Amino acid sequence: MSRSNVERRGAGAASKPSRHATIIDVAGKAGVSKSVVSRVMRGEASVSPSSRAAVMAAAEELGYRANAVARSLVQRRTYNVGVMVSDLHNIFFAEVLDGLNAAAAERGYRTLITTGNRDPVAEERALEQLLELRADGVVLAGARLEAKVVGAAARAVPIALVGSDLRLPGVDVVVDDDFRGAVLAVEHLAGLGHRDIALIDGGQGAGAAERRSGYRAAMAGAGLTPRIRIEPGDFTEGGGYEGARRLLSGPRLPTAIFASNDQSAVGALDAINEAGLRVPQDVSLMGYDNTALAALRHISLTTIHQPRNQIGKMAMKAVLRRIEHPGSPARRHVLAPKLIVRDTTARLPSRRMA
Amino acid sequence: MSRSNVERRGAGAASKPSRHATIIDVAGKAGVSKSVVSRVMRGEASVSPSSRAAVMAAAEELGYRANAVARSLVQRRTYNVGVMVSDLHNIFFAEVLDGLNAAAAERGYRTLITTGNRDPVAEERALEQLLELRADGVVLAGARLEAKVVGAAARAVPIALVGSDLRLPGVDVVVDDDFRGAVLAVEHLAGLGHRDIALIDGGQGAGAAERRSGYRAAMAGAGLTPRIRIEPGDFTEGGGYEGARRLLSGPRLPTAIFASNDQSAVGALDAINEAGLRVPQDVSLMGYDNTALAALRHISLTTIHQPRNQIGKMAMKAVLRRIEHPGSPARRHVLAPKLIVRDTTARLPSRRMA
DNA sequence: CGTTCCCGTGGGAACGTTCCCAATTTAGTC
DNA sequence: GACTAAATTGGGAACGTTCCCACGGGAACG
Repeated sequence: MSRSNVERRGAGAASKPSRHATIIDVAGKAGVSKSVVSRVMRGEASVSPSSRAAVMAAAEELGYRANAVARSLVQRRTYNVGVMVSDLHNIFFAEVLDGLNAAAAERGYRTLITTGNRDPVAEERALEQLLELRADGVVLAGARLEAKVVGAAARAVPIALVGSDLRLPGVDVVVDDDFRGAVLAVEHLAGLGHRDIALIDGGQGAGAAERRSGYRAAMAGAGLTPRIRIEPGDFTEGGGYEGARRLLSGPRLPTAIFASNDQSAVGALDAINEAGLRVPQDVSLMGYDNTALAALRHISLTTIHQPRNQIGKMAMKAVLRRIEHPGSPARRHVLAPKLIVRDTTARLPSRRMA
Repeated sequence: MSRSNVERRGAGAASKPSRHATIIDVAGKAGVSKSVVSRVMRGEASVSPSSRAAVMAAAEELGYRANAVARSLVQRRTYNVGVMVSDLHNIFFAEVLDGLNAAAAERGYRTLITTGNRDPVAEERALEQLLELRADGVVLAGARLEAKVVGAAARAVPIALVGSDLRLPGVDVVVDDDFRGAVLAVEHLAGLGHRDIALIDGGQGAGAAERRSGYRAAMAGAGLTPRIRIEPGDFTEGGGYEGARRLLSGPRLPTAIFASNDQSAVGALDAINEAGLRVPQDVSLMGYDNTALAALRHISLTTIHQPRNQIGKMAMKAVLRRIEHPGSPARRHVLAPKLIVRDTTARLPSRRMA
């Protein structure tokens, strides 16, 4: 609720806003009624060619531009879907946004983005802004918001969650199957003959817990339970670096390292190189997320791809469905990850296979 | 009351939007007039404590949320500044956005983001969306828009440009001094004893032309005009790779390569390694932009830093100034870049100095 | 004890559209 | 030509706020 509008305008005394041309101005100039102008602007058919031409000319001349604020007020719809992105520095969300935009455009909706910079307070304000703007629906990307806040928003408007997971009525959730992704990773490494496969963990990060249990399960499935080794990490380059250093200074060297995300894999890569080992000849390395980083020729990291674009599309479709069919229930949508093999993983040399 | 079929756009038949509570609903429940509710919501002083409490309770209970659409209509201001970002995949703009957001928040404004995905048509739609939403001002970040389009927008609302350069009335421009940045780069390399300093160009990219002429000027200033060598590029990794390959297969090997941005520097790095040369022992390498990529320990690229956050702040301040003082003229703001020395540049070994 | 002033309140008129309905014109039919 | 149907057109009533003005009732004052 915005009861905090007190000192809205800062120091400067607000001055008169420049007046935009209205439908009435155009009507006057074109010599028709406002109704006709409205019809022309909305592309309705039943307008005589001559009126249409006159209106177009007048609008052009006045630089008329429809006022979406007024239109939204009477229609009680904005045809805007709000997207609150927690962190725009994270390219992951940029690709999700592509999917979101594409799916929205396809159905005649527009996307309106707002950001909270990983700060829960700012995120809540950003969400509130979207709600006050009367977005017809909202997608929360990577939100660090309390369930209470999301739940309250869901009572006003259809909500979809991407990159975080809350089970709330009126809230769709779209997630990648991180458990499955971790299984793919371990199976790939085990398939190359590796047995000492260590995990650099993602801590509290989104999806880290699922990846961890996927790792555990796959290790067990390959009969490698005793070799499970989980090193703390935090999804950052520095965390990956430290984690790998600890792994490499231990008694039994892992022959493969699975980092919970690409960022930490790159950190691990440094630690491995510094230890005088080569990737993939001495140690195989995997990341997760298939970010642009992993694709750099210079790094060329084997990783797990999340269908980011599709995640976005799915989230948007979920919201639009509920905008247009208010009764329908929210669901959980799980998408499948994919293994991307590049140059940081290789078959374990047979001499070490014993 | 059921509309036959709105069919505004898209396939789906629009259904009745869920009704949000209004100020009148709250007034009814609290037993006061709408005026009192409005005053409470706006945090005005002259309301009796008892009325205030009643209104707060009623609002809470009804889940009332101010309708910014209606408010904007009567105030004829939205306190929103639109930001059209050409490419959200580019982290550069994410940091500019931080500055933009910070400066806006400081003055009681909010930021509304829209994107065009590097597609001029989509960008124009995105800008149009902001204008129809009656944003009080607009920042265009990295826009690939025609001067005509920007000029037309500038007639409606104050505009600021970041990352592109157009001299138009009513349009502020905030740029990093790319010429100066290139000079810094060349001076750094020349200071390390390098003489064969080649440039991998940025083609049509933003700032590429300035960087190119800065390179030329600095080379001339160091008496190295005959050694000027400019290889085509396009700000991409692949372009940097190809450019470096060509440089390294030429007759006279450069001892230093200045790539027009970090992305292409990383591509060049690969080509250099593939040619069996080491950085920085055999070849020094520089990038431009100081992106996260350059900061990766694994890459640790010497580069030129643009004050991205400050660019954002400055652009927002420029727009806000003109929102609140409609008469004042738009300006050009030039910010100074900074040299960041990391591990890809080194003194030229003396034996090669001859 | 009557004025004056201020405080809290309520109501009406915007704001710029869309939507509906009624009025007017035009075209078509016999 | 008169009459009906269809195509255009215009005007009023929303939409949910804010802003302005007027009104009543104390409190303060002389």
